[in-house]
Amino acid sequence: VSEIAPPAASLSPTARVILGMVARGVRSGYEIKQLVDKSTRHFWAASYGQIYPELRRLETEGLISGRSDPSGARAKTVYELTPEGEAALEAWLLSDAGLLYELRDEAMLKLFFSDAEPGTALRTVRAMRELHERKHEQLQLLEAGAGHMSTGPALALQIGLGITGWLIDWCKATEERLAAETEMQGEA
Amino acid sequence: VSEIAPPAASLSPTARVILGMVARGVRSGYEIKQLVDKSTRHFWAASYGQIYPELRRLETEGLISGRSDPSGARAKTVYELTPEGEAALEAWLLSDAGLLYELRDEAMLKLFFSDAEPGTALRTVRAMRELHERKHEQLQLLEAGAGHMSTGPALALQIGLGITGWLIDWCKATEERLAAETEMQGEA
DNA sequence: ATCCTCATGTAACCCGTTACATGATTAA
DNA sequence: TTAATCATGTAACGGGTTACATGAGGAT
Repeated sequence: VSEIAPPAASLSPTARVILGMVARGVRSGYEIKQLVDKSTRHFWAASYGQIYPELRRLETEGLISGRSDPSGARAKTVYELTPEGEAALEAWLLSDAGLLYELRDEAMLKLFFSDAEPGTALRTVRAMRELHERKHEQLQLLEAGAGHMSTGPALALQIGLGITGWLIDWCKATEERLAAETEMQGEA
Repeated sequence: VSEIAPPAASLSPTARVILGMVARGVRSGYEIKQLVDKSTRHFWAASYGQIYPELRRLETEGLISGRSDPSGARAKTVYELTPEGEAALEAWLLSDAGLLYELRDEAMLKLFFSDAEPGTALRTVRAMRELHERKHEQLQLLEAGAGHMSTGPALALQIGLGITGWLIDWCKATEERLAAETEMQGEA
């Protein structure tokens, strides 16, 4: 690589996953996508439409370097961190800049407006429980599937299990309460 | 209004908040933004750049109707739901289509990769706790500030308090564990 | 006078998903 | 031979934020 792009300012959102994954030895775009879908999807997603262009950008900026590693006639490019890439990853991990946190939860929004339409609250809480039960099961599979797990992924998984677990419990309790209230009104 | 736009398919994400808010009697773009920031921000945000254009679109589609209501020379447009708008809101509330759920949590991502850099896990968990403690406090203020609260908003608030509360507890426990482990390694 | 809040709006970006296109390899 | 998986990529679109512009009204 002879052309190196500007200062690189700070890492774009997707660059953060990619650098981290490459550092862990996940080497191709395809593999990164697999791993993301399996392990970080529930709190940090990424699509091919982001991954491949970003790999290019990171190489242009000199943070990763790729080389061709075909299987027969099937092309594959594998990447590794350059020293600059390692430094950038380290800088991000050590920085105490505000941590991005974004949630968009349609179930909660429906719940918020549920007064407008009788029955909506109860139905929404049920749907919400089912959604998080599915999520919870997937995380449990992940936990069971992976034999030993390094600390980082284990911590992230714990949080996922904890949150979904809490939500499921809350939904159950709330369903009972709402169902009871509905009956009361039926009697009155 | 004489021109009504196409079928309207289904409501855009931002349209969902707007219809809900207008139904609750929140009437101008400015007011909607205020209310969103105060009450739904932590699970569903909206910016002026979305709100004003969307109000136009919804009026074009015949779901809301606005009229001018200036204070002196200061312009203001207030909206209310049309019958079609009420129907659209109701349809959304009653629909059991998959509920969108999106989370992007940089703290969890850092945690996931924290093995690469010693000390990162502990520092990240601390930062995470502080973030959710702030969030928790804001929600408590909201709870205290609002006298009576209708069911919907109360339920959403409970979830917010519950989740942040759970996360804070988890962070505290994990901080202790990680700190203990760090000391152990210092001794070994 | 000055500053904050009320009030509306837009243009330039950023980020991201979806859907598609392409083709090799492997398993049924 | 057919389908699934491996592997890379892009174009079109959707949705959203930020920053800016504008100006009236009320409070200090």
